[in-house]
Amino acid sequence: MSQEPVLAATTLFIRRWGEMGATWGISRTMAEIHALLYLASDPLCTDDVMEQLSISRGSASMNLRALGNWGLVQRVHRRGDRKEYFEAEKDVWQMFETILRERRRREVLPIVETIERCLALLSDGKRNNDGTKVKDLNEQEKRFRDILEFCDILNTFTELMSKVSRDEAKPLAAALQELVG
Amino acid sequence: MSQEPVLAATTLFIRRWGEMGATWGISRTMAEIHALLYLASDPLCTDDVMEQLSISRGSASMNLRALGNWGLVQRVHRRGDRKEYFEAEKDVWQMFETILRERRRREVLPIVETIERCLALLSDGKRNNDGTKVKDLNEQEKRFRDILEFCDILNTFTELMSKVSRDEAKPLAAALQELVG
DNA sequence: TATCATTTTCAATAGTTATTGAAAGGATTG
DNA sequence: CAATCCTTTCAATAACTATTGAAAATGATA
Repeated sequence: MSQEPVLAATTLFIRRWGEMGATWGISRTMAEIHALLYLASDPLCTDDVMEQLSISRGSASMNLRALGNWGLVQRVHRRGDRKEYFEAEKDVWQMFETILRERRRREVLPIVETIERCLALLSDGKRNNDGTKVKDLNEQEKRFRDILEFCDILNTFTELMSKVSRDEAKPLAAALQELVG
Repeated sequence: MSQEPVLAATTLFIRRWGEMGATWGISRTMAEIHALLYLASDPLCTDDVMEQLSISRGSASMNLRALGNWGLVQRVHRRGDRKEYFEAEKDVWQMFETILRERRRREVLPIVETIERCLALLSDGKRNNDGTKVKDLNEQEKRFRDILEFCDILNTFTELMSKVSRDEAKPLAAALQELVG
């Protein structure tokens, strides 16, 4: 270990990143592969991944593909080599922007769409209403609109993140903290 | 349905919120209970929850407790009633702050701690190094520090969110969008 | 203290998701 | 075009997570 601190640190980080991935919607193995590629100095091939994480070929293949779909890992071809190599996005700011954007698409937009349908239902209900339940309708409408409003703010922040590069982000964060803290 | 738009909308929202919860680390049932309580005009008791979501007593009990641990649901006692009632946080801004804070505690802090251990390993490695691998050590150190830096910015934003109330947030978001967009 | 209402626990089970490994599919080479 | 090298697929299975329901614990009431 003391001869191989890079290896020791790599192992430690991969394990923890995998555990954390599991608490997101990402499977442990997928997160481990991501960590491995993030730390690797050079692109790795499927066999490297299989060997270093002790996983099957099938699992490596499927998880590498999923990471590609997330936009977190890219395929790399090497001249004179049939193998495909894989390389992770190394810019952390870019990486988190990708994750945020993807999660918004998968997790926020469906909610927004559903709430809009709910609001339409309530609005129908108001139109042909006997009059006894207007208060209920309005109360519930407010609860839906509150979530919608929050989703809007989330979107603004995601946009903001896309537009601010990492170098700008640190001073911006500091400035904001100053402003409100 | 057309007589009960509130019910129809409730059902729709609960289902979707549950599905989304599943893509977070939250179980579908836990998210459904949360949605049910969020939309309810008054606190509900365990039997209400069981009945409305068709789940067992055990499941209701355990998930209500978990929601309590998250700080998203509170127990309410009613005078002259032995039953316990449950009420969800209704302020969406507060609700998301709670979620964000809890997720940071569970998902960001362990990473920070691990990276600090990794950096310590690398620093040991540098001290008694033969000299051949300094470049590797430095490269990897940068990758760890990049993540750490991002975690810091995340923390700043969480803090920011705590300090900004919902009413302030909308104009702030608008201002930021103006500024950068 | 006994009784009754309610909540919690937990072992068994059901349900879900991840992984494997072998076979099929593609692509490149000689 | 056959051989080789590599990737993908997918049915079987392993691993994990959630749910149930009945029994135990809690705690209020009389």
